[in-house]
Amino acid sequence: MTHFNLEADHTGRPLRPKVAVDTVVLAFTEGRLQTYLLKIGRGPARGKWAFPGGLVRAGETLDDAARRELRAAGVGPGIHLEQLFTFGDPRRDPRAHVVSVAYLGLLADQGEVSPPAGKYVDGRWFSVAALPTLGYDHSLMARRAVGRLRAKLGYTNIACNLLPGTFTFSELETLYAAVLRRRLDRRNFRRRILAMNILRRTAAMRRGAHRPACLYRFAQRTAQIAEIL
Amino acid sequence: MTHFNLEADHTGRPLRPKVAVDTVVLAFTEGRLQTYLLKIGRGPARGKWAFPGGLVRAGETLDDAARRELRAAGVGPGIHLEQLFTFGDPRRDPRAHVVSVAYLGLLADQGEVSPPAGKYVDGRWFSVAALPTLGYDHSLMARRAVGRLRAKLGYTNIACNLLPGTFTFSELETLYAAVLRRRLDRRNFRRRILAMNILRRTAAMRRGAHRPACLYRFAQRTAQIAEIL
DNA sequence: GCAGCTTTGCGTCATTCTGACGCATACGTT
DNA sequence: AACGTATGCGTCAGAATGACGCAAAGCTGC
Repeated sequence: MTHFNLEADHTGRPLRPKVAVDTVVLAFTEGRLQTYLLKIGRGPARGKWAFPGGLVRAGETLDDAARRELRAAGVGPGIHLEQLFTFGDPRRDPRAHVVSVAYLGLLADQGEVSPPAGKYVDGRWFSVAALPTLGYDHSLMARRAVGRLRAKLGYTNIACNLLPGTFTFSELETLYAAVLRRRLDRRNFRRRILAMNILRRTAAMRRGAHRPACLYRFAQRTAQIAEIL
Repeated sequence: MTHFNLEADHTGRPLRPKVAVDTVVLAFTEGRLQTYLLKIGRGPARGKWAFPGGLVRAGETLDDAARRELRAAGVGPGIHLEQLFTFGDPRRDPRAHVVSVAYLGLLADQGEVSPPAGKYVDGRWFSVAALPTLGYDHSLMARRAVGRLRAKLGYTNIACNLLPGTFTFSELETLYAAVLRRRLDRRNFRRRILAMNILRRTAAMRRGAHRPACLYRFAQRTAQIAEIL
């Protein structure tokens, strides 16, 4: 077993593990799945990028802690949060044993993010296809977040958290294709999604360079499992 | 917001949340899904039943902590563990703010469990269909554990962790029917499972009161996703 | 030994789902 | 007015699914 530093209390006894939360914030813009990262200003991972997060306070819910840290990082309150996985390797942070509860955060509107306050040097969006070097074990978190999103696209209405109130079928298809990393047949995709019965057609149309497209909205914005089981 | 007690350090400042693990141990015996519970001997939940678990130590992995607590509860090392969900409501334990990482534990052989040591008064198997009153938020854990198992039966080889090395199709079907809580057509079930290609037929047969049945084993005992996606 | 019962394991058939693709429509553009 | 492109509907063959028939193989009772 490798040696690693652990904080100790005043009697020299190692401290119990601490609890933190970290949120993988995802949004869909410019046809790509993107994630919001903060540049770490201090500590051993200084200069690397990391997801917004921090220690959980006494008496605080995990969800509340995640939202508090997101607010501090400039991420708006409209984000959809869902627990992802808990990372507990004592060596994941060389300074101390920190157990981190990772969250998946989905943002419908990238505009909800403002420059970060206090402890962060810089905040930027990156395409998940080309992430910079991440601090701690955050690349594991990123992988798991995208995997979870990919899996849930197939049988839930989770995509509603990445799209504005109304959208065209093309936009929805672009989102699915980007996350699933494969081309989709326009006609079959439409049929499959309609069969899930999670969309409602609105009267409005989107006008652009070509034939206008019907605008749709999700029947429910709350979590919903499509059809069977 | 309700008031609740929190431990404090010698300066009166509330302590950071502690980290614990709890494992929902499931096994399939006598045609029913059963879970192993321990009677709580002390504290506010005294007399109620709870899943084996306890605080994570400094420098210890979450998985290691879960296995250590299981060993203390008399559960054998052959158990399959997988992380389930992390419960962080500060009021889930009235004594202190304890964040608990819940695990799903699957046992192929109920015989691997021996009477618990030390801090536990009693240990017993219960049918998940008729659980006693559980302490803390452990009924939430139980529900989530069964839900996870149910979902993963459909697209993974997770059932291998609840069955002995070889088994008949009837035994497998009984397991599926019990967990999914619905009757299955014998012939269609066989076809569907065979299509998943997660089983291998052995030369041996099981002889009983009627026509002998072919014995099967899982192609892999490690986690495996069946076919597509 | 043999009829009868139960479990096992294979096969059929109609329906539904899926993947691949044709094509008319409705815009803006030239 | 002709053209190009995105949109939205439909078709068709093959795969997957649900319902169910039935013979084979053993044990049990007579």
